[in-house]
Amino acid sequence: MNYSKQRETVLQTLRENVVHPTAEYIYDIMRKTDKSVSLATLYRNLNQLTEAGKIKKIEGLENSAHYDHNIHEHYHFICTECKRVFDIPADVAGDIVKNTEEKTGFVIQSHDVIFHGLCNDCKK
Amino acid sequence: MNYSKQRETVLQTLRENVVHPTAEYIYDIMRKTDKSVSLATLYRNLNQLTEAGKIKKIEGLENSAHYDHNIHEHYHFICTECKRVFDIPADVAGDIVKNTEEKTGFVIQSHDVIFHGLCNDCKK
DNA sequence: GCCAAACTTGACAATAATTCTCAAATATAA
DNA sequence: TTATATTTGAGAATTATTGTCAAGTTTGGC
Repeated sequence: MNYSKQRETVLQTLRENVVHPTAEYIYDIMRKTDKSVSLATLYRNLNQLTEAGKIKKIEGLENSAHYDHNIHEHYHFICTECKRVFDIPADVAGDIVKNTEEKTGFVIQSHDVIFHGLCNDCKK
Repeated sequence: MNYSKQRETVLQTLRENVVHPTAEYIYDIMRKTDKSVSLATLYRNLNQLTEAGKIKKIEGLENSAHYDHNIHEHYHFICTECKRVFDIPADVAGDIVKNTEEKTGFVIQSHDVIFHGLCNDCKK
């Protein structure tokens, strides 16, 4: 993977935005400083960075994928009211991988947990 | 929700197919007995049945959604090799909901767990 | 520094999954 | 058995994402 200014910007945009943005959101931000960046370039870079394990793609939320600069094991919570995405520490799930491997015999390469519900701001 | 023959067929097709089919798969089966059923009707009914809690939509697998007639709490495992979707009992995750609610204060309405890895046939 | 090979880009066409629109058909309740 | 509400089929429309390709950029060896 060669260096590219655009890819650097994608990664930095993700790191600077605590939210878990969609491609569209990142695109809007990138266009502010680079009027000519292309959507294809963005998607290409998001895929490459995901492939390289530098970022994580979060699927299963609404229609479009979200991206996460935090690649440590953790889960996600999406508020059904305000649609914000929150991080959930992985230890809430106990020995989920070990338990599942023992019960099934399958080899687990990765797993994702997504919660839906009301965040503290919206539950009132 | 009024009665409709097509919706009945959607539900029955899902129940008779132990796999976790996509809309496309269900569509192919329905076309065998009803040459004139429309894709829009299928998607409408899948959404209505999901809304009504009679089936469950599984997102986050490949590009298209899968549907599940089993609405009891359970998780899914997708084999990265053969792409089949397996059911995983919910007890592998311990008190995941209680733990998460206690740790965050959020109200959890639902949660999904998706594993990726190799099934017993493919791990050899 | 200069060059060739490999990689990346922007523009935009193409695709895939799903949703929308609307007139015609069907179901329901009185 | 009729009026009202719901559902359908057909196909156009939409949305997110990927593919194509010529032009621009990066890199490692000289």
